[in-house]
Amino acid sequence: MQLKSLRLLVAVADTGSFGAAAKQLHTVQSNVTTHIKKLEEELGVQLIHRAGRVRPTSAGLALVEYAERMLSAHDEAVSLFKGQEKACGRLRIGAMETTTALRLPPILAAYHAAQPDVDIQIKTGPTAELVELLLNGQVDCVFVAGRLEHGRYHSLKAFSEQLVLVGSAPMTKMPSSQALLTSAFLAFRQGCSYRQRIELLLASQGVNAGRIFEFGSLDAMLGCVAAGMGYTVLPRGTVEAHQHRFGIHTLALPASIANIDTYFVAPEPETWTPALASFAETLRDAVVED
Amino acid sequence: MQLKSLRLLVAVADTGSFGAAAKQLHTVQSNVTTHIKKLEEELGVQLIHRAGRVRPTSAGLALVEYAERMLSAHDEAVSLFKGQEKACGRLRIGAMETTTALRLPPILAAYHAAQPDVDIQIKTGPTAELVELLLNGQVDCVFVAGRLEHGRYHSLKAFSEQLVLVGSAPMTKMPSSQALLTSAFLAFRQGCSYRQRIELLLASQGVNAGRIFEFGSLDAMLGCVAAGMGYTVLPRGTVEAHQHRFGIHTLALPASIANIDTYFVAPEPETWTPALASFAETLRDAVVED
DNA sequence: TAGCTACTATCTTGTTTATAGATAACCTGA
DNA sequence: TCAGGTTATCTATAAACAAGATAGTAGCTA
Repeated sequence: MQLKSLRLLVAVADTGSFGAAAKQLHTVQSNVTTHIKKLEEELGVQLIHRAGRVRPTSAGLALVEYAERMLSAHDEAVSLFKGQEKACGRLRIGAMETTTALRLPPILAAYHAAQPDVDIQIKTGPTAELVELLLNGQVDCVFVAGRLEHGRYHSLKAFSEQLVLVGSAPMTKMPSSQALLTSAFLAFRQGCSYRQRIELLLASQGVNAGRIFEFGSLDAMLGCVAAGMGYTVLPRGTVEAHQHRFGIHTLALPASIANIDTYFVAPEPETWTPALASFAETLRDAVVED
Repeated sequence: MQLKSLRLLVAVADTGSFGAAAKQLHTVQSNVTTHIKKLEEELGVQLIHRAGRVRPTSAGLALVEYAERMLSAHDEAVSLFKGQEKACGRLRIGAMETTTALRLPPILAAYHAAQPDVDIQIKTGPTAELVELLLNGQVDCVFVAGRLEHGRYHSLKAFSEQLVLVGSAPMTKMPSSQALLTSAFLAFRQGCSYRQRIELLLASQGVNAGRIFEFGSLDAMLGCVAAGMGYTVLPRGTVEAHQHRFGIHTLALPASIANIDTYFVAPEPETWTPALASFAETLRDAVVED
């Protein structure tokens, strides 16, 4: 059973004539006859009344209903890839908490305005988990800290972040080793790339692997920092966006520790759906503007 | 885009290998490559990651979802016709009020027991309307009074009815012409074949076209007869089934007027769905038993 | 009933497409 | 670097397809 034959069947049922169906689908009448006949042989049932008015038999009518389901699914699938200008379908994005909170909203807004027919799904997690999701094909693209060196993946520098030390009291210089040792450090759960920077920072101050508490959400973490529970390290922009809600203070860090780039990573562009290609374009535009 | 290609795509996504997909669908690996490649060219997108593990790209995954919808619709459609023993789908039956009330219930019960997966739809109406429905393909088969002479239709004598005169008082002989003239006759709406018999009966008594009231339902009609509103003509079996609920009485009519056959009429058997073929068989069995 | 019209079925031709097998190229892991 | 497994390419044969020409059929009208 071929989709072509089903489309002819539907056309015959619609137009009530083999010739009209042929014209509608840009072929000739003899081919319509052949296709319908083949369908009938395949199913062992007469599908079209020929004598008198040409119209579907009950069997034909039943098949037409299924044919319409199949053809509409087919057309929708084709429009996924060949839709002119308007992408549709689904876009699954993986991103870090901090990126989701600070950087993504304006980009998603612009994208949704451009492609209202795309369903957007966001999964948040630390870099290592996101890379795993991408490799398993559970998301279409990710925003992670650092370029993914694995070949056959496309990386684009999306955002440059500057990490700052965050604490509950105003700071003018780096806390002493003693202060760092007695305070806790708050970080995202295992796999977060910022957490490596915390450990780097501690090492640079001659303090090794202090107490590190793991958190799942940004708000909880900042709330605990504000309450004096300890320090954390976050992008400056993220902290500034939340500073009015929490009593927190920041201190710049040395460039070697502070500078960290967020990359947009996805498989090769040849594998992109129009929805993803359009998103990459929106992202590129947004990045250039900065 | 061919269903065959989509089935191969799904198999590749499932098995994670071109060779395994080929084996699963009884073909060779080179054909799988060709089909997938053709799909990719058609849509302008890479659907399968080949390097390393073979797995669908995001575009491939999206297409697989649509492919599964199309294939399940296809398989369901095929099972409509090729389902072994178990018919499925829908059966639309047209029948007269009296047939529906008296004759159909046991047959439908037997049929439903044999084919539980078939949705049964009943439309009731007078013979002329039912024939119209059948000719328009709005029902799959009908029970009507009289054989349909139109060629290319299959008629089977289903039930023999004996019409009786129904009134509110006991009758031992035909009411006088005078009595008939002053009483009303109650019948189904235009198109009912029993109504022709009423007119035939009146003519045989030298009374032409008396007052005839039209009714839409059997209950309403019998209720009005019981209330003394007038006479009607109905199959003996139908009246007997309702006699305990209404105070009504019957009188046999001459054979030329009384005997009327109900036929099962459907298009030619070659056009039947398995659901309809199975119903015809159930009906034949039930008729033979009588 | 004959003749006209509009329709579908069949046949034929050249072209395209599908299939299976053989072989080459490739990637991965040891 | 090699072995094992996997995909891509090529080829010959077979099958399927599309279009046109023609024959057959039903329904209508005079």
